[in-house]
Amino acid sequence: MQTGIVEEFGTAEGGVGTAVRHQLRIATVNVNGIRAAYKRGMDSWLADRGVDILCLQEVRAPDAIVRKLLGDGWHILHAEAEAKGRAGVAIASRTAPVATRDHIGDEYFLTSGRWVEADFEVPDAEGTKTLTVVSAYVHSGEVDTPKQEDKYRFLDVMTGRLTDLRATRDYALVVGDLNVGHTELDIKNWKGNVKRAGFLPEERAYFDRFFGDGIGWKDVHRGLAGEVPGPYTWWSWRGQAFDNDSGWRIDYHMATPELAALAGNAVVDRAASYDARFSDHAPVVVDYQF
Amino acid sequence: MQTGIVEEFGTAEGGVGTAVRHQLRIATVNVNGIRAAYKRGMDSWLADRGVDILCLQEVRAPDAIVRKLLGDGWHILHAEAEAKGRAGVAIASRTAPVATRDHIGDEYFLTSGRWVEADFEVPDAEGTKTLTVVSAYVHSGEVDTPKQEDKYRFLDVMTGRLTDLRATRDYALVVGDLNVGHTELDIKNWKGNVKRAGFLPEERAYFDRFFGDGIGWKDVHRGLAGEVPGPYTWWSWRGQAFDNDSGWRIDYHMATPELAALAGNAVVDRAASYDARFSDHAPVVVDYQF
DNA sequence: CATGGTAAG
DNA sequence: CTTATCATG
Repeated sequence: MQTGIVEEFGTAEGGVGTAVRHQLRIATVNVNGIRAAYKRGMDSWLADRGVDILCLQEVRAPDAIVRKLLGDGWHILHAEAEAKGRAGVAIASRTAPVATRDHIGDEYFLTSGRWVEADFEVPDAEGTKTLTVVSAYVHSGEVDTPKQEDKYRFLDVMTGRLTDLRATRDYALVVGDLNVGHTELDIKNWKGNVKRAGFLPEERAYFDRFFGDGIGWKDVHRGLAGEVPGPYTWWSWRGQAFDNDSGWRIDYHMATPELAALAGNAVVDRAASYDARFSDHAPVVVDYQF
Repeated sequence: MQTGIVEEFGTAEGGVGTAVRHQLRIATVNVNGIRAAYKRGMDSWLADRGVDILCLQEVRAPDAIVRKLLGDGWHILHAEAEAKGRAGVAIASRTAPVATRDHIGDEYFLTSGRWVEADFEVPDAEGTKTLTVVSAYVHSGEVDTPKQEDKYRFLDVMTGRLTDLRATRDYALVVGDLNVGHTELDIKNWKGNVKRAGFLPEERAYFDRFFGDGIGWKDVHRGLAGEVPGPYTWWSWRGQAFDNDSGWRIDYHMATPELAALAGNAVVDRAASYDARFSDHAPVVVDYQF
């Protein structure tokens, strides 16, 4: 939590008072192995960036190693996958969450290391409110394999959870590597990928529903950036994909409309200013002003 | 084959003639993965060293890759292990062998990638003779595991082959990573290793027999260096073993007495003069003058 | 083209 | 501590 920004506001009584406004800087990043990311300089990125809530995907390390690498000063919620060295999501926050949950759905995704939720108290005009933050890692998928079945199964469960969260909270945020590009603006070479996992019509239809009137979530970065290509958040390690910015926008901030209205300063940290690219994904950082 | 060295000698007829003496420089090196070794500068070592017959162990790469890395100008005999990325021995020679064999024993070691033989023609007072060169890779072993059983089984088969070679050839040479230190001179910290694979009494007894009167082979480097500690040929990657020269002499040139008599200039290329250590083993290079 | 776990050394 | 393979991304 950053030092509050003091500003004047009109009170309900019609007088003039002073209130502390709180800004939360929330970052999501698929680190593709937190050990490798730290070797490549993730620590200096994190030290510079002033993040309040850090959501990680593909942690791919035991809990003890994650705590050692992040160091003191973080409350860490970490859902490891049962399979060692695979998946794993976490939420590291500078203030303690008031409640946490570590999976969605039934037994099938119980130990998949793909979903964690943390509830935080945030200030509100009426006092305080609950902000639920989710770090999510949707399956990569692969056409005509069981991996794609698992991906749809997870997206189904996720649909249910998004519906529930939307119905029960004003402030909820689902961030992470969702492994689907929603529109043609979200993939550099979309025509070449219409038959590939990550841009299949059936996958994109889920996101139409997530962001449609029925479920009613908002794509925060798209809302702030406007209808322009990108900004991409993942580039293959192969060839010159990164240098050519031949990427995919598959890492999202999905917010309830009430929360999306508080968002600003959305940035993909494409590592130009840092020593090195520390993952094949770049962090997506957004400030929320309460 | 290096350019012959011209020297005078007395002929059988009592006259004085001129003959070309041939020197063969034979090197053995456990490369611990030829791809990794080339990344670390094995190519410049090889280009500098003037080797005529290069015997490799732990090649750990498919045949096509070995041929590409060594480049043109070599006749390559390569026994891959059935298990990909494991073991693998080779003999690369500047002149073509006249016969080759790629295993010893029965089916059990047929595809283990641990033994190759190549026959070369070398000049002799009487005309030409056959020189058999073997590149051997004995199991590392591990006490109280099936690996140690395999090691003894291989040493048994090797005993038989050494006996046969000794009986049928004047010139035979077995080089390679034999994974046993013969005497207390062959391991820096021998006292700490008497119960460890590589210096077990039962293993050392095989080498007593190999180099004893019965089978009658000669330890070429020990013969030339004398009864002094080392020179070691392998150092653990861990800690400062290499810098402290805390090593093992487990890479040998084993020659028939007739061949050992022609040996000189035995050197362990401990990489001081090269850019880097390209394996955990150093090459052992010996010149044989026919 | 990279990750980590694994077996092997 | 390093090797290569493997499944995964």
